[in-house]
Amino acid sequence: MEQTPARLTAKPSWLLGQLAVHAHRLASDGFGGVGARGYHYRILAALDEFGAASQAELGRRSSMDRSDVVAAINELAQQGFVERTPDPDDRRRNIVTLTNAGHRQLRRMDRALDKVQDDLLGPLPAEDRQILTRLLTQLLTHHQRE
Amino acid sequence: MEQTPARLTAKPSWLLGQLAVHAHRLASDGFGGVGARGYHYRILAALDEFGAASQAELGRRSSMDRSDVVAAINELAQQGFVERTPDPDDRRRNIVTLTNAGHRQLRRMDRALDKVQDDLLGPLPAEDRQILTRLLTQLLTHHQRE
DNA sequence: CGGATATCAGTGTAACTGATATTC
DNA sequence: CGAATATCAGTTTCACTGATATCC
Repeated sequence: MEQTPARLTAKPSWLLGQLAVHAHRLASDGFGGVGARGYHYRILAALDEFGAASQAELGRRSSMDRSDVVAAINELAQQGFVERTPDPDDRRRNIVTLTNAGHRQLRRMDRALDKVQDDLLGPLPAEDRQILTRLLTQLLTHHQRE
Repeated sequence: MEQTPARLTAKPSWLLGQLAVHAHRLASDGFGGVGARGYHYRILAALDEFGAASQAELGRRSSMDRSDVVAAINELAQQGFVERTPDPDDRRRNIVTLTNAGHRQLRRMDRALDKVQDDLLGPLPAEDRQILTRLLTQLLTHHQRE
């Protein structure tokens, strides 16, 4: 059962990378249709899922660098999708909140992303989709606890 | 069995992306140790697996853009890992060949990448690794045939 | 002519680094 | 003081686009 050690195309890290490229391309197309990109989605989704937070906390929730959070929130605030107000209890912090317009934008991006899931997992039967999602989740939680 | 539609962390495309980031970080560290990066590995691996080829053909084999192939081969040639000679039968083409030094470099990068596989798939039992590899391969071949 | 090849210049995104000022 | 926060400026890698010259 030992196969020849085929170079590129048999390595999970290669497969993951190439598939991520596909997913990213699909998502970029979808997000681009509503004038946004991945970082914007991550911020909006983290706000919706866990509530208003400081920028540092948002970075931790969405696995983003502090400096990229600043830039993304600049853009989102300019479009009126989030609001940045100083925290009265800790003047180092800004409290970032999701606006109604931001919530609508998130719903648009969610629809785009749902289409990505379908396109990406299209060839797999529902059972395999669950297995794949379970394995990926397992791996990710393991690597994030390090 | 229908779960609540958790936003970010339950979407396969998000999982894929985040895991790819981990894999990329691990690989970059390994490759950086031998003064190289992903594009260099792809070129060297494609040459080793399928033999000498034109730059356009190399791009198709390694899923790289024509212009990125040019840059990567410039760097590899300067380090003496590949040789670029004009094709006498078709003067549009350059034939790119792997040198002995290039083969040694590839072996170094392969060892680094094998370590990445172990780190990445560490928490999974062998059986699950095979399932994951199979599912990812299935998805990728489907999406590359489009 | 159309089509393929190699090259160059430039763009955009994601991820990251280092420095700085402010506040706890 | 150390630690956390927000911000700014810059880099690297990967993926991609458009233009150009050359050759089949």
